[in-house]
Amino acid sequence: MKLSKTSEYALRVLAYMINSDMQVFKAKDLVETLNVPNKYLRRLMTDMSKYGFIKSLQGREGGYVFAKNADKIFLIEVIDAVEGIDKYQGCIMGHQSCSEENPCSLHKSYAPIRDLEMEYFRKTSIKELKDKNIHKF
Amino acid sequence: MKLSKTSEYALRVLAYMINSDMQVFKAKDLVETLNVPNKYLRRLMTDMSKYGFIKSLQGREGGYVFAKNADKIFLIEVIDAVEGIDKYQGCIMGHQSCSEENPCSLHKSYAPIRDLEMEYFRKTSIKELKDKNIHKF
DNA sequence: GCATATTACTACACAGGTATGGTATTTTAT
DNA sequence: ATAAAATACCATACCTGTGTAGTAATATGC
Repeated sequence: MKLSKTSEYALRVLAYMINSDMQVFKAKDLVETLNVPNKYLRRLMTDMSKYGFIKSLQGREGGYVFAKNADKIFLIEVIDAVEGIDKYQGCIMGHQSCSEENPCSLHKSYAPIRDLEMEYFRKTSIKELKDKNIHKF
Repeated sequence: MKLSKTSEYALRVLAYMINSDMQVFKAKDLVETLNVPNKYLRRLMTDMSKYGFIKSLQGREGGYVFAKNADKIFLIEVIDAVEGIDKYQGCIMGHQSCSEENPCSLHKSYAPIRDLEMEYFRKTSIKELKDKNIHKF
C-alpha cells in the first residue's frame, strides 16, 4: 500500500484537524503547517468538501471545518474519494479476473495479507488519529 | 501494495517459466502467452538478465533461461530490481522520518501490517509460484 | 456600498511510467 | 551464407499524478 501524495496530504490534513483545538482551519494555516503546495491543497480541500468530510466556509473569517464527526470518517473513504481504492483491491499480478475460484499463482498466499490491510483501512477512523503524544501529522 | 505494471509483467514471466516444462523461452512465445507488449517485454527481459534472474541465449535457437534456481529468487528482489522497493517501505502518510521513536499518527497501528506484507515478499520465492492447478500467470 | 479575506474554478505545465516504432548489430544453428 | 534469435539505441506518444497560475465567486467587517 503506497498511497498517492494526494491521499497522504488528505490524511495529514485530517490528522492535523482532529489533533488541534481550533474549530475553523484556514488554507493558509494548513499550507504552512503541513508543507503542502498551496494551490494543490486548495483543490484537495474543495474535493474533500464535495465528498462530505469537511465543509467550507467562504468569505472573510471563513475556512474549513469537519462536516461530520471524525469517528464517522474512515481512512478507506478518504483514500477512495481522493484517489480511488479499486487498484489496491485488484490482483497483485495484474489479472483482470482473479478470485478464489480462478486464482493467480500468488492469490492463495497473498489474499489474506491484502484482506487484513483492507480491513484496517475500512475500520480505522480519523478520530483514532487523535493522540496528544504525537506532533507529526 | 499496488505494483507497477513492469513488476506485474516480471512476476508473470517468471511464474510462467517456473510452471512450464520448457527450458528455453523465446520472447515471441512470452509476448503471445502473457499479453505483454512486444518491445516492452524485450526491454524487461534484458533488464532481468542484467539483474541475474535469467540468462539470455543469443542466436538461432536462443531465448531465455533461469540464471539460477528459482527457489533462490525472491519476490522482493524482482520488485526491487524493476521498480524499486523503497517506496513501499516508507511512511504511509509520507513523512520523511517516521519510526518507533518519532512516529506519525498511523505508525503504531499500521506498521505491523506493513511489516507482515514485506516479510511475505522477502520470504516468498519464484519456485513457490509453481502450482499445477493454476493456469494463469 | 466597498474593501478585504477567503474559497472555487479552469487551464496549463512538468515528470515518470507505460507503450510503440524503427534501424542496425551481434550471435549461433543449419 | 542464410535464417532466427536477442541486443542496443533512439525517438516519440500517451496517461496520470503532481504542481502552478490567473481569474471568478462569496461572505464579512467597516
